Amino acid sequence: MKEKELRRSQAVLPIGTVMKLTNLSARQIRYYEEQELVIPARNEGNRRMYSLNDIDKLLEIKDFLADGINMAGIKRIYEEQAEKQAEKQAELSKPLTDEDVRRILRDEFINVSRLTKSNGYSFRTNRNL
Amino acid sequence: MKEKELRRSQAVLPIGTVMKLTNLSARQIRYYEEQELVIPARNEGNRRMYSLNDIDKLLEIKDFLADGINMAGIKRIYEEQAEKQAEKQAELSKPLTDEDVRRILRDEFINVSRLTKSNGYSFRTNRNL
DNA sequence: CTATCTATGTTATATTTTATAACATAAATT
DNA sequence: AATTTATGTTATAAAATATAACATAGATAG
Repeated sequence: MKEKELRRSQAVLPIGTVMKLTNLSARQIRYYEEQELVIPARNEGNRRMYSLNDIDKLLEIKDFLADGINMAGIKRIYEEQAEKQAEKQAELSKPLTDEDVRRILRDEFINVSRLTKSNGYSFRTNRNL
Repeated sequence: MKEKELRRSQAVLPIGTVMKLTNLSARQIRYYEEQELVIPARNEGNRRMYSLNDIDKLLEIKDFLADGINMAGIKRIYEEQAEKQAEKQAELSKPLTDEDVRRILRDEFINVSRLTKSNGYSFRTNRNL
């Protein structure tokens, strides 16, 4: 899914297109940017360029507003989302626990023993790996 | 997949974006249009608006040209493709053969008999459907 | 109830992007 | 050698966008 994500995050749409796709006014779109909710890329000429992900987020904001949630509320929602994302990310890049290490080593040895099952080599053979 | 097709054929990209995504010059893109290879939509202000499908086609044209095929050759390729598409379409909208009708009717009756299997109703029950 | 704030509209001005069209040209074709 | 093809370049006009300021209905606070 890496490539799809890339496509979805490519800033290729000018604000006029975004207005049509979202039915938001330029004023609204720029205001949400001012509120730091959707910050588009800029091209060489300083024109805002939006990605499909930006479109999704704008539509989401529109829904939140229609539900009576105000800017402050929407900001909070995204802050919390960002936190959760950060946690998940931290989890992924956290160093291995001793438990993890033991499990992984055990699995390693299982594989090795499979490879060396009937060739007469013992586990000691793998000290150099 | 209907929705995906729709998205891919939505004309949302201005020529500047297309230039970047394809590495073609505006001159080239417009020339291929003049040659009736890729005819973009126009917005209210007469600006060309391209779809993802248009991008694909432009990249394809670029490849053909790199392979030494000239405009005439490329046009021919697309004409043939269009023919094949038309045939396929014709096949789909062709009226049913007698054979088709018999098969469909048989299947209908199988379903009906399933529904009425153990409720004492005979086939005649379904005359009103 | 009045004052303030929020979210958005409107207008003006400057800059960027695009459209069209004409002229130019290297490379391929005739 | 003349013509055609595919593309570059330049000029001009129109459209889209950026920024910023002023305006305001409705919500919120004092």
